[in-house]
Amino acid sequence: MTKPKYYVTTPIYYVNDVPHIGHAYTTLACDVLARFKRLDGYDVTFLTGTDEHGQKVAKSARAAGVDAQAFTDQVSQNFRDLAAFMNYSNDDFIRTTEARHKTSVQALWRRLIDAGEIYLGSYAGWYATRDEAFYTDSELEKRPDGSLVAKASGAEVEWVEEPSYFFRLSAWQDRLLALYEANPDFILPKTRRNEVVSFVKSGLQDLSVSRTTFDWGVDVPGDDAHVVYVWLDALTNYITAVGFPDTEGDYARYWPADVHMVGKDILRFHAVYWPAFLMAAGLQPPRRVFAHGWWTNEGQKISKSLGNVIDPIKLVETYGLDQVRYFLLREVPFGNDGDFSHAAMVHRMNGDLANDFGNLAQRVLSMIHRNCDKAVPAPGGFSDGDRALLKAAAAIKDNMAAAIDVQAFHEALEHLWTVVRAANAYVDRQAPWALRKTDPDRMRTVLYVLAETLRHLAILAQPVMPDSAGRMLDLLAVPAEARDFAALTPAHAVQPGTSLPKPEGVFPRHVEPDADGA
RNA sequence: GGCGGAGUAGCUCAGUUGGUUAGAGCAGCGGAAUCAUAAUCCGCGUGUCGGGGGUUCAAGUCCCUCCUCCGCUACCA
Repeated sequence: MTKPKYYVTTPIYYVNDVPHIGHAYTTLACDVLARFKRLDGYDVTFLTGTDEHGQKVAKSARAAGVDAQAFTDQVSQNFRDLAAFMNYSNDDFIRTTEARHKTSVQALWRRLIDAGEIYLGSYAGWYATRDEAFYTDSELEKRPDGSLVAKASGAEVEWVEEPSYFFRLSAWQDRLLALYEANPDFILPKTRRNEVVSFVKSGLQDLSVSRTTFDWGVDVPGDDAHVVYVWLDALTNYITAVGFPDTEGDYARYWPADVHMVGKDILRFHAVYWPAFLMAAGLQPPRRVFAHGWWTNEGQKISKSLGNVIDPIKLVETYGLDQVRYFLLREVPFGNDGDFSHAAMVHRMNGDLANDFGNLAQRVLSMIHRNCDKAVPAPGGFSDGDRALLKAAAAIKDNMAAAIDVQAFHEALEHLWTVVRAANAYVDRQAPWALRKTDPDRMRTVLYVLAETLRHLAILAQPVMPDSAGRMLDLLAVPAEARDFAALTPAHAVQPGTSLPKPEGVFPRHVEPDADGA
């Protein structure tokens, strides 16, 4: 039996940016999808990478006094380092400056040319030489002296016309709407889908897909004066990574992608341009584009000028990796904007992780260690209460999977915690510490039920908190080969007599440093 | 302006195709327990479901209207 496939991507990050919480967040979501699907028996490809072409990059390289390739080699590494630091399990890391990608972009271009979807015309617009950028009417304002300037930069603009290749986007309006219609979940969340539909319904203009004002990019085949428009270049990475232009092999297996995860700022490129490019080239559009929200910092909008950019590395150093991973996906309904605050972070870390989940494991494993010869106890007959808890534990996976399939991470975690709470309540109701004296057999049964429940919880917590869940599985002496979702059956239940290591806390509490600084 | 979304307990949010006394988590109050990372468990909500009107045997859930907030309204990426 061949495994079903699952292909998930992050956007490729523009190397001109310094990695921040937004990058970490997008990739984290993909990592959890990838880990969940792998554990669930899927053949997963998880892709991330960097977008390295364009005017801004060329400019930054010049400013740094190095050539563009050397510059991108350097800054691309920052994103690779972040991925490793955050324990992301990406299978590939693509760079748009790689040969495989240039080949792919040019092949896609030729397909579009051959299909008559690209034509040579001229692009006219208000151009600011100082900013090296075109502006739309709405981005301009008139100065008292009569000059026209860009609102954002104040740079004076002039009307410029340059030759440009155009993609016949206007011809794709109906087919895009048909795509959205036929695939209601193509764009999630729903409110974003509405925005895109409304945008497309309002009419599409042909899209300029080449530039002559700079040369740091992929050359247009047969016309060196042009480089390929950065977005056409960047989006193509998703098929490059699965082998395009070879449409056999990995491409045939993995394409179309199951999810393109994006920030809401780049939804249009992914939900309008990209499927249009693909369909025009005779290729299949992706299955889903999910646009997630933004984070604020202590209620404040994040901006470079405010200096409140959140550095994911600092977060991890302060609170711990899995704690940060958990917080980002639990605190906010995925798709919504969210606020990062120290108080909320500590609240989740101490309340959910240390108190609820961590302490559950600790109290159970300590009792086993002390009262059951440091080994999984042998159960007697199960009571209704025992069966109810085991049944609840066995039901988590399907509930989580349903949530994961629509990228509802907060819900998936809520399903896990429903059972964490039920297990804590069960401990109190059964009071194994009292049974120790009155009915040791019953105590052993209760502790067995709890150990088995913990096994389910830990296995299912792995996608979000791989290290911590792994440590919990170590404490339960669950063998490495029995940690995927296929092991969530009675046949793989904890085995009585299995000796267990000395328990130690998996989720530490955050303790505020002394206010006096003492 | 146009299009779309949201307004439900102090906070963050769930509330299927309209149908028993509107729910969860957190916070708060009271109690229990003491195995555990002073963690846990139990109990406690008279919420005008944004305002008003309407349809219906029945509306948070449909229709109209008003108010407030938010998003989108294209080519820096």
